[in-house]
Amino acid sequence: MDLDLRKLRYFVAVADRLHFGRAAEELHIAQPVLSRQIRALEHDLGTSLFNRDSHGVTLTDAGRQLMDDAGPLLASAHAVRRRVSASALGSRRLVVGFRAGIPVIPAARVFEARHPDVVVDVQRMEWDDQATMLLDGRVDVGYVRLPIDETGLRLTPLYTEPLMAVLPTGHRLAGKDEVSESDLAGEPLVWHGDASTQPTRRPHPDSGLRVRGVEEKLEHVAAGRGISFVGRSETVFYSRPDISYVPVPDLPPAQIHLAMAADRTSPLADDFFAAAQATAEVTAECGNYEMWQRANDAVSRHG
Amino acid sequence: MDLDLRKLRYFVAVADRLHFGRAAEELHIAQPVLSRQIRALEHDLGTSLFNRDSHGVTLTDAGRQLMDDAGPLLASAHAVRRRVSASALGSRRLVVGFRAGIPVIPAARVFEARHPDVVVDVQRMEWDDQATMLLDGRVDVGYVRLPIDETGLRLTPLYTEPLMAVLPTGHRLAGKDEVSESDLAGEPLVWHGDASTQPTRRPHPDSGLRVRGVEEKLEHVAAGRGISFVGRSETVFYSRPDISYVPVPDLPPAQIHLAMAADRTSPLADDFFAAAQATAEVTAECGNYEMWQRANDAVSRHG
DNA sequence: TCGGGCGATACCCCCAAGGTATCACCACGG
DNA sequence: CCGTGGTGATACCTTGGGGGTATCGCCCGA
Repeated sequence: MDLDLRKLRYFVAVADRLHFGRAAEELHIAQPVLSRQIRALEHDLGTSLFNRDSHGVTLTDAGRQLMDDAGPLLASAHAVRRRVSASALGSRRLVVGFRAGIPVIPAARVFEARHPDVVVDVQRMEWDDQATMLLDGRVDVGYVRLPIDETGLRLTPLYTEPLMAVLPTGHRLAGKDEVSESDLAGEPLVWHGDASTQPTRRPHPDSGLRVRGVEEKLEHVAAGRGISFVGRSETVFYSRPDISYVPVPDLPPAQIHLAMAADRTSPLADDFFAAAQATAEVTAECGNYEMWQRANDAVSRHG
Repeated sequence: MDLDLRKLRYFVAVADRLHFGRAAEELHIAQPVLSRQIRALEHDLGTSLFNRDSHGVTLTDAGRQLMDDAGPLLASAHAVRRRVSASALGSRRLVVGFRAGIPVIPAARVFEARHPDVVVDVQRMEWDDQATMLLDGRVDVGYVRLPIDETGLRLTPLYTEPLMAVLPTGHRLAGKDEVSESDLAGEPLVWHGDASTQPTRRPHPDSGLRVRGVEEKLEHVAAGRGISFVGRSETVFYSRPDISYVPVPDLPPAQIHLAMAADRTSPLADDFFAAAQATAEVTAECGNYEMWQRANDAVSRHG
C-alpha cells in the first residue's frame, strides 16, 4: 500500500553501486537480505528495477525513473523528521544557509526586529551541498549561488555581483584595475565545483586542482598553483596579503538567489524571504570593497 | 531510522478526525492497533503528537508541524509510485491537466511535433483538486487558475483573461456590452470554490449555492438560482442558449499559470513547458469569442 | 577444467503489525 | 451517589516479514 522508505533507501544504495554485495556492506546488512528486499520492492511496485545479467547489474527504465525520484523523496522525509523534532523542542529558531561571502546580517536584523523571540541560526553551505541542505531540512532557507539544481526548491532572484580573478600578489596582472578573460587564457585554474565561478570551458576540465571551499582555493592560489575566480563579495570577507583580486568585467556576473524547499509552508521562512528581499540592496553592497574603503576613509579623516 | 509512511498515513487519519475510534474505522483497522501505531510513531519521532485529555484529542505543536508536512510527503510518495508504474509499462505518455475553458491543443500540437512518439493525454481538473493532482502524479503538468496553494509546485505565469458575468438569458442585464461589479451587487451568487471567479467579499459567504464544476454552475444560473462569474475562455467552450455572458471590466482578470510538481525533473514536462510558453498567445486567443466570430464570418462570406 | 565472484535460494529466529478481549477513566443522567 | 456509555490504553495471541547463516547456480577467466 504505502511505499516503504527503508526499501527505497536500499534501492538507492544498490542503484548507486550497481553491485548487491558492496551495497549490502555499505548498508550494514547481509547480501541475501538486500536481494530479498529489492525483490520485495520490485514486487510491490509491480515491475523489475534491475536487469541482472551475467555481466553485472543495470537499471531498467523503471529503475531509472525511481532513481530520479528516490533522492528527493528521501530528503523530504528526512526534512519532515527534522522539522518535527525541532518543533518538539519548542525551539523558535530559523536556520539560514549562506554561501561564502554572502552576509546574512542585514536580513537577519530586519527579521529579528519583527520576530524578537526567534533565533536566527546561520549555516555555511558549499556548492555541492547547498541543494541537499535545503531539501533535507538542515537549513530552512538559504542564500544560494547559481547554478543550482532547482528540483524541489523555490528560488527568488536577489541580486548579482561581478566576478573577480584571484591572483597571487606577485602575479604579473596582480596590480591591474581590471583584466579580461583572454588575459588569463593560459593560466592553470584552481577548479571550484561551483560552476558560477567557472568562466568558460577550459581545454582540460580535469587538469589542475579541484577544491571545495574558498579558503582552500585561496591557499592554492597563494601557493602559485593556479588562479581562480570568486564573486566580488568574497574579496571583502577573504582578503589576505598574499592574494590579489582583479575585476574581470567581461565575465557574466554571479547570481545570488534565495531558496527554500518547495514542499514547505512556513510563516517564519516567508518573513525571512521578505526581509531578504527588502535588504537585497544592502546585502549586495556589503560585497563592494570600494564602499568599505570609503567608509573607513571617512572614519579615519574624522577620527 | 526511516520514517514509516504507513504510520504517517495513520497519523493523518487521526489528526483529521481527532478521534482514534473513527479514524481506525476509516482505516479499516482495529482501534487498539491504531493507538499502538501512533504511540510507536511518537516514540520514533521522540515526541508526543497528541494531547489525550479527558476532553478529547488535540494536536501538540509537533503534531501540527507533522500535519503540515505529512500531506505533501504522502502525495510525493504516491506520485513516485505512479511514475514508476507508468515508466514500467514503457509508456511514452504525458498527462496534461487543465481547468475548464483552457485549450491544451495549441501546446500539445507543438509538443507532439517535437515528440512524435509521446502521447499527450489530457485530464480535466477542478479548483479543489488541481494542486493535489499535480502533487500526487495524476497529471505531469497542468494549466491552473490562481489562486492555488503553490506548496510543492513550480508555477510559471502564462497569460490572463478577463472575467465575465454569467447571467440567465432573460436577465435584465443580459444583453449589455458590459456591466460593473456594483450593477450585480444585490444578486444571489452561485459560489464556485475557485476564488479566481469570486470577485469581492460578499456579505454572507455561505449563503447561496455552492458548486464544483462549470456545468453545474451554468445549470444553476440557467435555472435562475443566481448569477456567477467565469473566465472569458469558458464562454467559448460552454456557450448555451439559456446563458448570457457579459464582460465585467472592473474585475481583475483571471491568471492562468502552468504548473508542475517542484520535486520532479522530467525532460518531457520541460519540453511541454516550453511548448506552452511558446503558444501562450494562441492559447489565450482561443478564449476570445470575438475572434471565433470573425473567423466564422470570414468563412461564411467566402463559402 | 576448475576456482572465484556474485546474486539467488533455503531455512532459521524474532520483532512488529494485525487481531480480540478487557481495563481505566470520565462525563453524565437518574 | 451510583450505574452507564463512550473512549483510549493494556494484555495477549497469531502471523508475516526483516534480520541472520549456509549454500547453490551460474558465468567467466586462468
